[in-house]
Amino acid sequence: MRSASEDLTTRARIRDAAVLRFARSGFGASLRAVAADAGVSPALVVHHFGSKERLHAACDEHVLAWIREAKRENLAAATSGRLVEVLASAEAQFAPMVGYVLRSLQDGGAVGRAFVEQMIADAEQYTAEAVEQGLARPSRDEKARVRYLVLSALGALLLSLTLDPPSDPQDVGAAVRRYLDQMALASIELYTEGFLTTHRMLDDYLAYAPDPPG
Amino acid sequence: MRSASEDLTTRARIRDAAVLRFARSGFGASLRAVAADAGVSPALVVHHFGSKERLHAACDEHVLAWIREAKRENLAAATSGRLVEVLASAEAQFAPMVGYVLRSLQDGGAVGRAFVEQMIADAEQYTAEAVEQGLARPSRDEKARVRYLVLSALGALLLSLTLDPPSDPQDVGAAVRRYLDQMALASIELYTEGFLTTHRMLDDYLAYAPDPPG
DNA sequence: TAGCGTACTGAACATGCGTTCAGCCAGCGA
DNA sequence: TCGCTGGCTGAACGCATGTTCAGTACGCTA
Repeated sequence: MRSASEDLTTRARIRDAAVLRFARSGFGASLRAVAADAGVSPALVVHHFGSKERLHAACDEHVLAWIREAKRENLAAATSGRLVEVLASAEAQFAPMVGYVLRSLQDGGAVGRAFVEQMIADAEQYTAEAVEQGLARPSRDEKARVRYLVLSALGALLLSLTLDPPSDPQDVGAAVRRYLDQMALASIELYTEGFLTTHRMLDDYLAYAPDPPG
Repeated sequence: MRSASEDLTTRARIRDAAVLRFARSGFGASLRAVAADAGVSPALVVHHFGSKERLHAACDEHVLAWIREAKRENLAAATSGRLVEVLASAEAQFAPMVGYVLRSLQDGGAVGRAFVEQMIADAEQYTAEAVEQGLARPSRDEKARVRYLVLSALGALLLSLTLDPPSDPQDVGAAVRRYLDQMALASIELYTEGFLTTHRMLDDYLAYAPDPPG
């Protein structure tokens, strides 16, 4: 799984070109553009994949497989926040994958949905362990908290990159790392010290809506 | 400014129809769809606006003007988190506006960018006041924290709605309110109690990267 | 009433898209 | 050498899009 080298099936070369093109230009990119990137006629890509929709599905599947692989290799470091960091600092060849995932998050595609569900499932486990070890505070609704934390982290990253995209869509990795640098202090501060000084808002909410873990 | 009633300029009717259509279907919606919604020929919309791009710009301008108006009317309640709440709970006629803003955030349009910049600017003021009054903890880098908080709140909302869109794109308002209900406890908990139990990660970061407000 | 400008339309045009299809050409077994 | 299979292409089709244009209908001013 090391390199996207040149001695691949034509089908695989087209698929890789499509992942790259979709990552750079979004899923509105034309079949003709993908074909040109792969050095191939438009007719050939539908010969191999049947339709643009099925090409998209094949890319989704490929990227999901890659994610599963990458996560297995990085199980140790992959806490909720650090997984993104690992992805971002991966070799440059993996940047297209990160870009692809972000695009899929942006338009609600299958990869995006599966990606956050996986992240949430993992994060549930990590935070449960952290709570057991006394590193994290327990929550009144663990599942809701994990979901909130993951959606916040991912959503903030996605929104930041959307509003202020990297001039060269090539290195999403660099942009992600820059974002993490900017946000590190604020997020760590919030996670260790909180934001408010009093418990009043929390108490008010608990009095108003008594049964969280419904 | 009360109602989108029927006795408006045709130009205004087309503009309103376009805002609605763009909010529901995204900016990829066709001129013909907008024209049909407005009960008008496609040729007339370009007669009034010149091109689709200029129609988009006119919608942006209109929505931005509405935002400024709405904020002036709700200055008191408009803290970072509560502004979204105010927007969401506004009259049903305002839901298209909310949907439009979300669409613009989703594709990095001018309205989206302006919207978060306004929110950040306002939040800076509110949190400064809150810190002065002893309600919020001071931060080692106030501007970065505000930016992080706003991007997190907005990004989580946007991501949630993107991955799990309301079946009827009509009521974005209801979906936003549902989201806020789900996330309220977790966010208040995090804001008042934090997540970690020790200061170690924060101390480590401060030792590693000493000069935050650069 | 005549003239004129403005709102408005139907039909058409150019373009780019996804997709189809007849056929080319290299490789290979008989 | 023949014939055939499969990767591959160029040209075309049908369609939807944004945009143009000639022309119609209506309301105003003279």
